[in-house]
Amino acid sequence: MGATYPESTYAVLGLVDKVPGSSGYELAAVAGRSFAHFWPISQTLLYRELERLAELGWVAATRVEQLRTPSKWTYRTTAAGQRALGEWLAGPAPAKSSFRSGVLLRLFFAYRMGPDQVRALLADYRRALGSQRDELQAITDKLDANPTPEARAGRLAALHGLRTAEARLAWTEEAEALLGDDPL
Amino acid sequence: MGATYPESTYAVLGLVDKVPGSSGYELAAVAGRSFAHFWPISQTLLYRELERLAELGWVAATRVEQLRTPSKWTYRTTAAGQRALGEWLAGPAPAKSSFRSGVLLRLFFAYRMGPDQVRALLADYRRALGSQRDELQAITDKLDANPTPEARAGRLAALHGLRTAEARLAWTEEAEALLGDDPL
DNA sequence: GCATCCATGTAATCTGTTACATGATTCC
DNA sequence: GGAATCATGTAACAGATTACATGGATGC
Repeated sequence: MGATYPESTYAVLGLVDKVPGSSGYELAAVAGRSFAHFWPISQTLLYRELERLAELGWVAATRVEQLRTPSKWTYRTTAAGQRALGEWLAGPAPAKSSFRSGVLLRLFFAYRMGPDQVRALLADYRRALGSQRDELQAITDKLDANPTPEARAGRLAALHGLRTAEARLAWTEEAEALLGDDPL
Repeated sequence: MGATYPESTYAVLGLVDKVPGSSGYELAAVAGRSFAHFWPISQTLLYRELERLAELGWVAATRVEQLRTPSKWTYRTTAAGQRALGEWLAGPAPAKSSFRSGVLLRLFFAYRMGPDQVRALLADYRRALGSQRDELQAITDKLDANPTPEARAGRLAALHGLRTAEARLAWTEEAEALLGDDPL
């Protein structure tokens, strides 16, 4: 059996496959705009995974000299890399999705806060959710125009985030209604 | 200014405050049923945080001998601990909630899967969401009966998860409708 | 002159996990 | 006899992050 790698390895592999011929720097930008919403990775990690993928022979690196910007490495998936990606996709998805929210954690202990504090917490959360929704709405709209399979897959994922944000925004109103002006 | 500790430290501190006089083992069980939904921690980590809290003087540990079960340590928050908890709650919540989903990550690369594979992925996800919803519904219902501030705070947090799960379930149907029988 | 973009990395550290060890007791 | 519950931990390490370093080019 081959060794098993973290999911982030495949995240980067898939990204190289989706946006071939990009540099690490460009991939980091794309990752930040796309799957960061459900699989955030830091720039450092992305570079480390690219190194690993190159060592595995799953991606091929090509040096590109540029005139007015620094030279860069660009990457494409190899045949072996595409095979590895396919096997990973065919394998079982770890149903475990992890979610950690500082807001909810504090809300769980809200009986130790004043009513005004709780409302401030909810208001901040609503603001954050609002801009998240707007961002995802923009992404969905943009991908709407693009009929490629790649774009349609991305759009589905964005829609998931959009629906989640919408539901949570509705929840903030529900929560405020339940709270009224009283302490918990 | 004092050192700063991970959020999990305060999660455990708050839990001791909410369920005073409990053992580590009992706290782990409560954590698993309650805030694990938005702040999962392993048993090992919980024990480590209890140790830290005791060293900080934020909780007091008392040994309790038992007849038919092993002796245990029980914990309660000290005055200093309650102060620390209050300060943490008054401080800003890191709007950053982290979400990582293996399902979404795969879906993002779904253009490399067959239509049947995508549908299987969605079906698995829906099943997981369904039992998550049922679990959260049960928690909400149970806390409904309890009029204490502690229970009301917990119920709000559970409701957040419930609404999220419901929205995502609806999304799976939306996604299936969008897919139809065609590949992406 | 200063910030920002491009581009790649190193070093140090943290947070958290899994797997395992121990041992009495109770339930089937 | 075997599994589950109560109860607390150790050891090993994986996965990821933050902060920092470097340096040319471009835009204001």
